[in-house]
Amino acid sequence: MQNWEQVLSGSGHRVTGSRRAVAEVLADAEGPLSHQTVLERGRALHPELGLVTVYRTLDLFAELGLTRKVHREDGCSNCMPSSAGHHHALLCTKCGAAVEFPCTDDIAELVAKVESTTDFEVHSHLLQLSGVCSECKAKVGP
Amino acid sequence: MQNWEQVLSGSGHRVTGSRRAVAEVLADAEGPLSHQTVLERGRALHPELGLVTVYRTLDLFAELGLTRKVHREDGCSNCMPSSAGHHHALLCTKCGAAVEFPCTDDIAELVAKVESTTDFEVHSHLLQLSGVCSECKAKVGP
DNA sequence: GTCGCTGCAAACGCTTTGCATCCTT
DNA sequence: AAGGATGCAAAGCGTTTGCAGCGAC
Repeated sequence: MQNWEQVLSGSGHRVTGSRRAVAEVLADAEGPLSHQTVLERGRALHPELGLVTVYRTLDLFAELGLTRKVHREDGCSNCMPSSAGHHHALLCTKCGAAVEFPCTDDIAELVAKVESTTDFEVHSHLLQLSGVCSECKAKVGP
Repeated sequence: MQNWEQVLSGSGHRVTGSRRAVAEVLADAEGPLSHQTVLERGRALHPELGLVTVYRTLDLFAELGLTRKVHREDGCSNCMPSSAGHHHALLCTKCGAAVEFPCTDDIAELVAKVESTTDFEVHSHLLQLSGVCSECKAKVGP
């Protein structure tokens, strides 16, 4: 996410104030952000930012692999910055925090089993875990 | 899905023509269905069926565990009938077919690893596989 | 100077709500 | 008879599109 400017210009797109604002908001995000939240935070950095541009910029970033889309109960189209490699998201249901974890061999094993059982050829998988983070676990105590 | 009438009346709800139509459409579904598709097919069985009722009925069925919600690229709120036990969905990207497969120990292992790595307490997981089913694989060949 | 990018406003589509009526219980 | 269920119409939201002006290259 720190080399987004190179990714953008390298793929023939322009580096603008709006995109810089969105990129910074995402870089500082502690979890998945809705378009509306990106807009509100982005306006602190670039007051003339519009919601339409947030949609277009987030689409573009996702297309370039700079962000990852996250599904939540309350909506399908939240975004979080993505790091290299194949990762999955783990969300805290209490505070909304999200972390990534790398894809493990366990998934590969499961996919192999399912392929032999169903005769499908599996191309991709969507995995998300939900739970309570360490901080929220502590808060619940006596 | 065949005992939906008992589940409904057992939980204090009524068995009506609209709900029967929706239930039959779901029972015959070869894959995940959108609300609109449920409406169209349901009207063949119960012509006065309305879209609003489809929404309410699908919500109710999901609440009672009779159906499972499925996430797809083109939308978040499709439904398919659900069977007993913890299952996940496998979707064919060519023909839209969907099958279920049971949750395996591989997931439990992965969850254990992630919990020790992140210090989260994982409560639930969302897993969906996408690929090509055996029939569509055959079609592609020479 | 060119052409992509932006923001506003309007259009759009999906989902929910209000309400009078119907029908299961 | 009572109250949940239904369907229509309208409201409500989030998302996309059209267009004229602006700004990166």
